[in-house]
Amino acid sequence: MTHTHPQPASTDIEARLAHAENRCREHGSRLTPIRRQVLGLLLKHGHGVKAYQLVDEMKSLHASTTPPTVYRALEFLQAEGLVHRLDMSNAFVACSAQDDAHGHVHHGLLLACPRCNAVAEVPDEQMSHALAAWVHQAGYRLEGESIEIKALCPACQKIASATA
Amino acid sequence: MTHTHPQPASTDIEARLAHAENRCREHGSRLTPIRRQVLGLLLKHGHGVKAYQLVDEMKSLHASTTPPTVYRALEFLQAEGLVHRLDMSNAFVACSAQDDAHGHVHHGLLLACPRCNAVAEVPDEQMSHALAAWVHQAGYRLEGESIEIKALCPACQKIASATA
DNA sequence: GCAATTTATGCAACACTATATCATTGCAAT
DNA sequence: ATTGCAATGATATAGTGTTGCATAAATTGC
Repeated sequence: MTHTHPQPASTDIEARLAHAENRCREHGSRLTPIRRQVLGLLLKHGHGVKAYQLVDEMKSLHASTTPPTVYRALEFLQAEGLVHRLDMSNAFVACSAQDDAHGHVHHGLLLACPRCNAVAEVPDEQMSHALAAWVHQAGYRLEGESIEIKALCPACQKIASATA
Repeated sequence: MTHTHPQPASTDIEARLAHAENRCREHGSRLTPIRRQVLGLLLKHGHGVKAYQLVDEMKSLHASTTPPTVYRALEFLQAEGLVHRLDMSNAFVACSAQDDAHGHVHHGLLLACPRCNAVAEVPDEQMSHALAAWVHQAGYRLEGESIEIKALCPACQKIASATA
């Protein structure tokens, strides 16, 4: 058997989908079947997945799926703060931290593994604030809801050192 | 006239190209004409530039330029630590900090503006080390030579607030 | 209800980003 | 000269993301 990463139980997924649906309603938007299915796939995977893989998987659930179908759903889910885009690998991942539905942006820190696309969303107000202050100090102004840090996850470190 | 960003004087560019050439020689590699021209274009722009724009510009200097020509040069320049790839915008930028030719990796912090592709490479051992320690603490291991932080540069902040 | 409006989806074509593959050239070291 | 190697030339193709417009579904206002 090939190495796998943990996947959430399907009951958890259902709970989180329901939570997402409520959240959208509160925002005056709709978690339509397509959007829900895309989010469901991302939750099932539990790590970063490429758009065209989602297209393929969606075709099973929804025969008429084409790239725009998926990209539009992803755009919506990102706007709702339910999904992150991983710039380093052109992948998408479901937000792990179910954000408190406040309007203000968080600038959380994302540890993203370039090898397996695992993503750890580590909540650390201390570090986040320090970094935000540092950016501001430099005359820049943080943009986007999170900062993506490229780093090998524990599992991939083991594999890398075994291979080396 | 449209808004512009500062460009380094061509004398500076020549000096930095010469510096880059020495550095390559020390590493046992060669800064060939093509590689030198690509680096020169990046230095001239002074901010992130897309690969296909470089292809177009290179065609003027070197008629037989095709995408692989440029991507190979960029790959080399990245390996030499002379160029960064900006994941957030699929762009490439010349390293501003002429790195001390040590072997060890730096994990510097890059402030990259998503609007104009300006990049500030802010050297701050304090912050870099704090972040590196934090990543290690989380069980991850930094990968890549820098951390890319998406943030509006001062100029684009003004434009954004004027537009708003 | 029902029309009007907005929002979401279907579908085709296209644009942009990057890599694979194989042939060729130039130069250096047997 | 021949082999070995690094770099380049050239073509094709893979991978990623968008635009535009037509249709359908949901929401709003009456």
